Amino acid sequence: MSRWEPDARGRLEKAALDLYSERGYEQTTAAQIAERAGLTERTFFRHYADKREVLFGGSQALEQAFVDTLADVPQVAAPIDAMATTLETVAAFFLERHEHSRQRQAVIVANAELRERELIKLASLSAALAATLRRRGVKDPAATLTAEAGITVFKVGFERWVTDNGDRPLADFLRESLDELKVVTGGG
Amino acid sequence: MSRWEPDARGRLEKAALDLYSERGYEQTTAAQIAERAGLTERTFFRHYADKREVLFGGSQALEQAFVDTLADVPQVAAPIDAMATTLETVAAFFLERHEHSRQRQAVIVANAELRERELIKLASLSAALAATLRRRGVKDPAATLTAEAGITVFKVGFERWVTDNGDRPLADFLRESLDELKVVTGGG
DNA sequence: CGGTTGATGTCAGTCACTGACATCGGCTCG
DNA sequence: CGAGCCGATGTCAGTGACTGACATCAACCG
Repeated sequence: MSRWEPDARGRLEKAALDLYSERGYEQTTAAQIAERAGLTERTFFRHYADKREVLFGGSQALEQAFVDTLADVPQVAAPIDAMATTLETVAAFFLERHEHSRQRQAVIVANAELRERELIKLASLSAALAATLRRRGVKDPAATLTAEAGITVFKVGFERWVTDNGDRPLADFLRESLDELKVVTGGG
Repeated sequence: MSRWEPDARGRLEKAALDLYSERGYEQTTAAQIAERAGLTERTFFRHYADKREVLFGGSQALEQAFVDTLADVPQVAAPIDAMATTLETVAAFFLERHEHSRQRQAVIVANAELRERELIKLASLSAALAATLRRRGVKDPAATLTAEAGITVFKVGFERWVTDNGDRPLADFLRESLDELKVVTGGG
């Protein structure tokens, strides 16, 4: 048996989400999160760079999933179609997570600092996708714009999925959003 | 003659931009900015909600310019064309500001917190544009997606303009970015 | 068995930010 | 003209996010 309870990060993330939900992000101190997780404030900040980051523990894995998926799409696909396939595939990531996503998103939209953090995570994701597209031979600004378009579709589709009742899968909303984006841009 | 030097906000914004450029955002304290502006730290925080906001004093005016312009575009235009016109018009806002924009953007891209703040300003802008489109009768998700597409074009075009030598106007870069976005989305 | 390691605790310190209260030149009103 | 209000600023004390330095100690390794 180890010296400490296992999965300190998991406990911190759960404690943080619960406290942020219960009393709000601003009204929660790092010390309170740590205490509920059975740790100290100092240890909290060893696991997470700041109070916001504890809600984004999975974003690195999500980015990796996006990049790996996009890198594996056959080269024959046009960039936007590769993005579409990527979105479709990564949507599976959220199949069993509607309730958790809803709770987490409610916390995030309620606080400006958390929204900022979410936006920069999406920007990081976009940059990673653009880099992957460039590795696939797509030139700029097409690579950047395709990646940004993909993230826009993800953002809009995700928001609609998370506010829905959870009956329809995320992939549906992403497909609809991409189709609608194609309509509004009118094509060239 | 008034009791204090006029234009406290202007002095704070200049002092902040200069200090952030000279020694970096993190290495600059609010007290130092205030001191260089001939004020106290407390007064700094009366003018700006936090250390980041001092770099975004003009964002409210920019958002207003975007919204007013978009609202005035003739109804006959398709949403994406109304956005194109809006971008073209608002670009004039930056005609004499290339050097200032360059310095400011250099500071922002060098720091994650400042990038976060910039992203949420753009998100706010996008939301305002979407609301304006809805007022023009555009339904969702078309309104949201058109606004997001417009902001993406602005972001990409602006970044290319700001890293350019300043010979070509922003409007050129925005036009090119929008055209390219139409190409990559392929239209529907 | 002794040394190393890694996750944690303890403690002191800096700085962003806030609330409460004081100051004082300019302006309004009588 | 004088009293009093007003608005921008100053002063001061306090909270909480975050950091660096150092201590602890069970597990692990040779």
